[in-house]
Amino acid sequence: MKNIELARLFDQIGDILEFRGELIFKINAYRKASRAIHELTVDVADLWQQNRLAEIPGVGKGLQEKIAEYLSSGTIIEMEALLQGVPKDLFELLSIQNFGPKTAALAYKELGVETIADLQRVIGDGSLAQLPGMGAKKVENIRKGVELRASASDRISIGLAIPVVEEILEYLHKTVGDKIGRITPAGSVRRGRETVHDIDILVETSQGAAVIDAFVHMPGVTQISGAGDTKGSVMLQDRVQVDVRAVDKDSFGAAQQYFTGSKEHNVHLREIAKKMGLKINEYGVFSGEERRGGETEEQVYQLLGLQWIPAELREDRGEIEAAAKDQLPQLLDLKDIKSDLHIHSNSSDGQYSLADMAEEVRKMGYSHMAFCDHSRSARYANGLEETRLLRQIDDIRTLQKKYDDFTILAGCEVDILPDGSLDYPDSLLAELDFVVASIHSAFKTDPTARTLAAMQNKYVDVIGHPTGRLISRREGFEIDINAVVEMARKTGTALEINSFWDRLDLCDLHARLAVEQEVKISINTDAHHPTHLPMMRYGVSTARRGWVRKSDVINTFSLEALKKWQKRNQTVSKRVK
DNA sequence: GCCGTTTTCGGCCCGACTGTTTTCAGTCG
Repeated sequence: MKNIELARLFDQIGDILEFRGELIFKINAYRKASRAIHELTVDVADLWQQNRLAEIPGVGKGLQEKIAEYLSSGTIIEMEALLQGVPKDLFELLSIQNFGPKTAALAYKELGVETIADLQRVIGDGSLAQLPGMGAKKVENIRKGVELRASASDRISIGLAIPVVEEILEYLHKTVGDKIGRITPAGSVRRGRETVHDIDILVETSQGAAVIDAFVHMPGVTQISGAGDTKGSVMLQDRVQVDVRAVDKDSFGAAQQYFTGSKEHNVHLREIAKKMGLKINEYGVFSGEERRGGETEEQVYQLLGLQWIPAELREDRGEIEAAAKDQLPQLLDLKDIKSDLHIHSNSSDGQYSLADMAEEVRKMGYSHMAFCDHSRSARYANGLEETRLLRQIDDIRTLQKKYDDFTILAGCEVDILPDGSLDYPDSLLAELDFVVASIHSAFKTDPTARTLAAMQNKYVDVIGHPTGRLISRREGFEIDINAVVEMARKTGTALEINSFWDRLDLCDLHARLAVEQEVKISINTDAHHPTHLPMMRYGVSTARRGWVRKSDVINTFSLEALKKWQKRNQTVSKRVK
């Protein structure tokens, strides 16, 4: 798929045009198209061949031609010309905080700054500060930007951010709890994105200065970059930037809406407001000078003629159009989850025994669960040989006798082998209550065909972490997600959203693709330790971002409904010949 | 460069903050 390459190329063209001082609207057109292409779940080359490029939002005649040129020749001639007369490392330079396109152009023209090393030189020798419009403080901020780029990673995972958020909320309640009303995370944390750039927290208070003062002095703060009456900005543990904003009661809803974003969602909302003769900002909704509302988010959306939109949907992916028609989906909620169907014990590579882990899962309030330890070929994970698996089934049956309000399914996470066969024979799979099939090896060996083959086995209920990606470490394997979804639909196999924060696999867009094709989703933690069990929330927020409803998710089923749903128990087999 | 329930031309979101300036440009979210 050339989608990512093409999206990056359009982003780069945007950067070059911005550096050259082109009209911002033209630049935004490239960036908007870049984002749309990045989010496509189909191959842009297929769209091109089917003459359907115009269906991509924000892609008009001009960009269609550029896409076609790139796909047919591997390059865009105009890009080569554009690159003449810009710094060698333009894209790296523009990624530096406080060093924008105007400053970059000035430094390039006057001082020949082409690389980050050049920039460090002109900061050091004082020549940058001599340029018109520059001064000591600006240069110092740029210097900090260069430093930051070298140290901090760009985004951190939601699974690392959420504990930090909770710590901050707890601290604020403890220290200034008497001064604050509503308090909520905003930004990408609230939207449940898989990674976040910084953490935004909104506090309702009439004593902003005191709240901000308490915040910037919280333990763990390694740098204070701003502390006023309405906003405090710090670096925590040299790792993540946190902004706290203090807001009046009357504008809390407007601020919550504004700071939750996304940027694209907000831009779209304000376009609508403008057409209605209204104006929205972080203080409220206005008709001329008259303030029409802003105390709650519901008000803000209502004044624009829209249903309130759940934060996870706010990416300008059609949610505003749906809200206008009262057609938003009834999203899955964490409290709808009745089971966790992919749990490991110390029989394979988990850390708790069957009995102890089952007890911990039961404490989550679920009605049932499935142990799915690794199969025999997963040597690195102490995968179970057939005899050990049979013994484990017996152990689970015995353990079940302890409970009459909680059911423990005997399952496995069976490896999909390089040749596409499963790691256990059907006769053994038939002994199990539940089967997750996953790829753990030979990622480059035709993962699509192997996954399609696995789904055609009637004992396979779920495909585990279907793309194999690890957010912080590796791209998923090259898998044709459309083909996988299609076969899942045909065979009645569920696709997993693995809730482990470094996986979140399927991702939000793939999950949406699946439920649009009426494919069922299974959301599981893949827990190897009790502390992993609460990660269910990340899987649920990923599902919500994918427009997934309660009825789409087999973990919301009662045990009876789950059994009825399983392929093996269906009178009319959906199995593909 | 895109796009149309005022438009095929003329729009294209809004504000805070900072630092450099004496009224504003650049950057950011």
